[in-house]
Amino acid sequence: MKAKSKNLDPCSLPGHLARRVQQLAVALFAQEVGDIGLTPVQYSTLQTVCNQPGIDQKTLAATIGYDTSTIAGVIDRLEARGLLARQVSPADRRAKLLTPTEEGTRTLAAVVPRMLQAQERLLEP
Amino acid sequence: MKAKSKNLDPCSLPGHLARRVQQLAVALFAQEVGDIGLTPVQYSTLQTVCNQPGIDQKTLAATIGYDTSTIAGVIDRLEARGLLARQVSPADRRAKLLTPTEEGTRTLAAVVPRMLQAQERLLEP
DNA sequence: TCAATATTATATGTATGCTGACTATTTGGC
DNA sequence: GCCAAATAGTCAGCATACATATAATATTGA
Repeated sequence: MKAKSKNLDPCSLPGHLARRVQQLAVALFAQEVGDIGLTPVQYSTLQTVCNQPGIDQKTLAATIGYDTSTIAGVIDRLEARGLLARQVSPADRRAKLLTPTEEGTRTLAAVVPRMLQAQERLLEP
Repeated sequence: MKAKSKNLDPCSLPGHLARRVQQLAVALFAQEVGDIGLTPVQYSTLQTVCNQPGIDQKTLAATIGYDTSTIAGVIDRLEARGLLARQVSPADRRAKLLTPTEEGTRTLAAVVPRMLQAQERLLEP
């Protein structure tokens, strides 16, 4: 009887399939964008900061669907590479406002066409 | 002009959507199965070892779609909890064969209905 | 046979991702 | 104005994930 083992095979379950799709998406992104050295999350972060300069970390995290704790590390690395800048908000000294640097804007412009290419390839099959 | 910013909005791109689906799947799994303390990857691993006792780590990793380096840590934790056992293969002393313990089999049986519940909830919307 | 090559698992380093605790700051009620 | 509650960011801890390097063992070819 094959039916039982089919039900319990992780590979046939939606949760597992979701993970594999995500895995493929990350791999394609890395293939297209990897040599610039931006990960998918770093791209989403940089793109959002460029779209909304002066956004705070909490709003940014909510926008792209991460928690603030994860985004803090992402921003650390982008800031260390000089792609964006943190600045304490004058209105609320707890909050930090994010703005892209020139280098950040240039990098994003270079990444966009490759990212779109990765998205196309993801949808091909 | 809204069109340009829409194209570049991470939230509308398939790669981002794939990540959000995966994020939801993990969260639902944690809700249903979390109190037993098994993660999705640990479940896939335990299920596969129970289905194919004596499987080696390389084959296991390939079966569920991880690299051997990641799976090593997962097995470390399952072994530490006494849910499965590692054993050097007599045929190839490089390889380690995996077998579930009784506790592992019991735990898997307890998790399966909850896991199926999580899968149902993922497909609801 | 024995040296070159390949393979299995592990170790290391980087980057996510989440939960929960903690600090600094702001705000609301009094 | 003052204090309790809420909020923004950080930090610590755990668990993925992957690339690369390494060690132990197997296999192959001369």
